[in-house]
Amino acid sequence: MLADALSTKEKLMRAAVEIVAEDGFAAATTAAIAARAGVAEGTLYRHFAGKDELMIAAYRQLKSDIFAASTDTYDESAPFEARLAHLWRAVIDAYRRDRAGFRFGQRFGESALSAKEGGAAHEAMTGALTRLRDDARARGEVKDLPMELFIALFYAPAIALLKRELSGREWTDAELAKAAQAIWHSWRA
Amino acid sequence: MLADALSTKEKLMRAAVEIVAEDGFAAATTAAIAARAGVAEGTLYRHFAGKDELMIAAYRQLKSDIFAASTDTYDESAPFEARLAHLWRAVIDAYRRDRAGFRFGQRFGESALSAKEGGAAHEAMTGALTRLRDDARARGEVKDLPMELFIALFYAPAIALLKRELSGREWTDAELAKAAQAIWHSWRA
DNA sequence: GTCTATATTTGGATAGAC
DNA sequence: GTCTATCCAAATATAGAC
Repeated sequence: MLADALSTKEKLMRAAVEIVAEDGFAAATTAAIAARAGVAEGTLYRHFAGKDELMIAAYRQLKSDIFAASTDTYDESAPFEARLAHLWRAVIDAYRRDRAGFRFGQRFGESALSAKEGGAAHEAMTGALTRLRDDARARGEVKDLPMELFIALFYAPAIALLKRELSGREWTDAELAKAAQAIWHSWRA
Repeated sequence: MLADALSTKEKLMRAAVEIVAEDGFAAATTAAIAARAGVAEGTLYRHFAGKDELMIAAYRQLKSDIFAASTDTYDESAPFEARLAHLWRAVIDAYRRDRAGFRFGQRFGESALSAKEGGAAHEAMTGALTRLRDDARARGEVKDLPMELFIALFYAPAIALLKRELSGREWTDAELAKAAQAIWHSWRA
């Protein structure tokens, strides 16, 4: 059962996130969610129009948390490679702080519900990445590629590494630093 | 309704793949699958022990199709960058030939069923990639990284690009060639 | 706002005729 | 092997008391 410090609404969202993370969407019935939140099933409908709305609300909440956690300020006057490494590691760390949330996000993204919700989970950080690319481009230090491709080269391996961590593999700081460097090499002109 | 050339068993698997691809796992009820396959619901149970087994069988089928399609022979004496580019493009093309299958695979991979099934979808091609890494490593042309990291740098962007194609973006041959080159740069020492 | 009890629907699976 | 008809369990959602 979830901590009393949370509001009932928050407890319900957190319960949904954890059940989906552990056992998938099929296991996240209204009965299971209410039970884990420690409230009655009927109570769910006082806070959300239905199960889908609860899931979507939980996803939005998660997205904004990750956004807040991964966009700390950093030194924009540092060398480009260091800027990329900082941002990349910040993303890894933000997701690492809430692995259930990460897993929920992955599953939600592949569910039919995500169509209702709209964009990918990454829009938030795209701004910082675009600035980095533009700055580096002005100096001729990065390739001439569509921004979408830079984004894919940046995020996709991060997500893949985080997924591996869900099944046991733990990446060391040194390995992550090398990975960030490899990604910079993929960007570099 | 699916073509008569397929066996009933194949029609059921294909129907499941298409429904999951279009509308997600929640929409893939036994009734919906049977209807799309053009058979009665009860018939499903003459071919599969239950819905989960049908889904798992469909996934295994898909995996072996992709394996067959993406491991054509190629010139192992070519330069390393060309070998990587060839393999990378082969993966893209294999998935492009069956987009519904690709989408099903992504969704299946995030479902709770995938735990029963076991490994990731990529094991198949890992052999060719490992050989490439080892050959290039012997000449000092690639970084010193865990194989898992090479795999992530290779596959993750390919999957990300394919996902974008599901929502409309079409990558040109030139863009894909540049992407393959960027990935080689991430591998390169 | 929350609980208990319940209505309603739908889903997975089986039985038995053909 | 396939169909029709049906059972049973489970899931979403609501009603009404506290």
